[in-house]
Amino acid sequence: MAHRCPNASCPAQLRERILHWGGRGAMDIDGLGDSLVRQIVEQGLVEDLADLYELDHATLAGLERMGDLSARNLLAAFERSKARGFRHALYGLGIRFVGGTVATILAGDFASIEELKEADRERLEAIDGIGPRVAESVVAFFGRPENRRVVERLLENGIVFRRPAGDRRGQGPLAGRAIVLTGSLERFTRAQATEAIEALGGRVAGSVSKKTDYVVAGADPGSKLDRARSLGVEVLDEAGFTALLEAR
DNA sequence: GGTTACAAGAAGAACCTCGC
DNA sequence: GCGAGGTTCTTCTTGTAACC
Repeated sequence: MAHRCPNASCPAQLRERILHWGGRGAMDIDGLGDSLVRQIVEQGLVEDLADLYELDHATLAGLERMGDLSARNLLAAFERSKARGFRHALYGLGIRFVGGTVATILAGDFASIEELKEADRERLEAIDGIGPRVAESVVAFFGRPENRRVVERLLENGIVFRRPAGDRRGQGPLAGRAIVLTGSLERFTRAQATEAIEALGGRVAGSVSKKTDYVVAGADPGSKLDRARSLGVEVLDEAGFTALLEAR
C-alpha cells in the first residue's frame, strides 16, 4: 500500500516533483540530481517548478559540491529544457497515472495545455487509451489553483506547452508499430532510440507481447530478448535497427 | 586521486485499459 | 467480470563526470 502526502507544499513532495521534472522522460535536465535538489529546496531557493528557471549562476555555484562549470552546465540544461516540447513538459508535471505514453496521447489530442486544463472527464474519457482513473486524475490536477498557477508561471518562463505544427508522431512510416528496446546500443542512448522511433510514427513499449512488432536487442540484453524469442517476435540487432530507421 | 553525485539501464510488482 | 496486454513506479547496479 502506497502512502501519499496530501500536503502539496511539503518539502519532500517538492523535491520529488523537481526530480521528476528534471528526469530523462520529462525535461531531461542534466545535473539536476537528488543532492542538488535537496539543497535548493532546504535553502528555500525554489518553492515550485517555475522557480528553477529563475536561479542564477552565482547562487548555483555557491552550493555544496557545485562550481563554476557545474553551474554553467546546469543553466544551459535549464535553457535546453524549455524547448523539450508539450508531451515531455506534460509528463514532467507529475500528474498521477500520466507517464510518457499517456502524456504522448494527451499531447497528440490537445493542441495546448490551455485546451487540456479546461477539458472535463467526459472529453478525456472519449480519447483512446484514457480511462476513468486517468481522466479523473487529470481533471483533479488542473482543478487545483496552485497547479494552474505553476503552469502559468512555467509558460511565462518560456516552457513550450503546445503541440508543434506539422508533428508527424503517429503518422510516419512506422505508424502503428510497437517496438521494445533491451540491452545497450552503441550508437544511441535509450532516449535517442525512442526519439528516432517516435519521429517515424512508431511507439516504444515497455514489455514484450504478441502485439510487439520488433525487439531491438543491444549488448547485454535482458529477459525481454528471451520473451521475444519465446513469442516469435522479430528481433533486430543494432545494425538491423539502424537499417530499419534508414529504410523508412 | 579519492569521493560524491548523476546518468543510464534492467527488472519486476502493481495497476490501468480494453476487448471478449 | 475476467484476462491479456501495456504502463507506471520503484529499486538496484554500474559506469562516468565533476568537485574537493
